[in-house]
Amino acid sequence: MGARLTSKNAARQDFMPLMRALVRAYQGFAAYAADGHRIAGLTAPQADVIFVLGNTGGMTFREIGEHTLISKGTLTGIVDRLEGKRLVRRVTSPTDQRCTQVQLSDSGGRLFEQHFPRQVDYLKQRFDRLSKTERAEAARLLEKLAAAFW
Amino acid sequence: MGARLTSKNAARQDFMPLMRALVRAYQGFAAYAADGHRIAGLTAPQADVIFVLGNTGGMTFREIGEHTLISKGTLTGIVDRLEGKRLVRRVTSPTDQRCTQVQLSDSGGRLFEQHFPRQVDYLKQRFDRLSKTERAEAARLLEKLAAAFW
DNA sequence: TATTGTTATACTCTATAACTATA
DNA sequence: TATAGTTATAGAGTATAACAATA
Repeated sequence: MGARLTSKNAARQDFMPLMRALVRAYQGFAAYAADGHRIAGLTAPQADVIFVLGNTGGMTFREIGEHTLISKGTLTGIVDRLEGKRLVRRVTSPTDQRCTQVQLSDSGGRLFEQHFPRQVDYLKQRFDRLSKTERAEAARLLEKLAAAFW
Repeated sequence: MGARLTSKNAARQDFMPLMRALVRAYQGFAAYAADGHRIAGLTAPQADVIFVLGNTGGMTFREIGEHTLISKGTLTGIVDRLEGKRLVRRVTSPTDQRCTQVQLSDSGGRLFEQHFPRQVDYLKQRFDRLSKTERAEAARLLEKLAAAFW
């Protein structure tokens, strides 16, 4: 009976090694990525915004929010700080005056073109510790897991 | 030449689907877990501390920091707020007066015993969308990935 | 009326470093 | 001198909700 209870509890918590591994992998990744972005003077949310704006003509707050999962109130502050660094600008949409397009400035565009490829190489070093097959399998399983939390 | 550059760039960014999947899975998990903890009035870092203290006689700040990766300055504030809610207490170590043991209070112990099993079941629902085999494989790959970021 | 973005409020966490008290 | 924890500082992000301008 003690044994049965123990084995039932073990089964109940069967997912915990995966949960712990997910947290460890993400925290390691996030800290490493943040170190890379710090060189460019960006926080992670700021880098996310610059990243989604790259190679676009600009996006509204609503669109940026959809891509980054950052809420509109928070986004106002992040864009304020990016605008303070002259990396983006706000442009009111001519067709709908309620909408504000956020666009990369010239220096924001240069940052995107120079910093992000370096960041990609920097990240690649670590992700490449997994083989191509392992990366594909991990991506597939994580997509399935992500879908479970929708 | 265009094609070669393209394929080289494609290979250079080969890890990005995995990176995106990692971020999506973690963010989904973190938001879902935070919703569960909110019912108990806990933030994620606060829940982490309660969790590591559970089933122990207490831990010093240093030990808690090692288990949670929270720095000592930050931990002071988190423990302050948990103490304000009467979930933990500080006890100076009798053998080394520099050290403070953080212990679950009675109500902290009850919260640990009542909330955490519920949280485990609540999380399990989602993680169980992956089969046992998939969970094991995902955990293995994520551990390997986590090790790459050490 | 509904939508877009801003503002206000209040809090939590973070990093960094100086500080204290003990050892 | 080294260690444990606190305090100070300054910022950044979060949630929530009320708000103004526009559609």
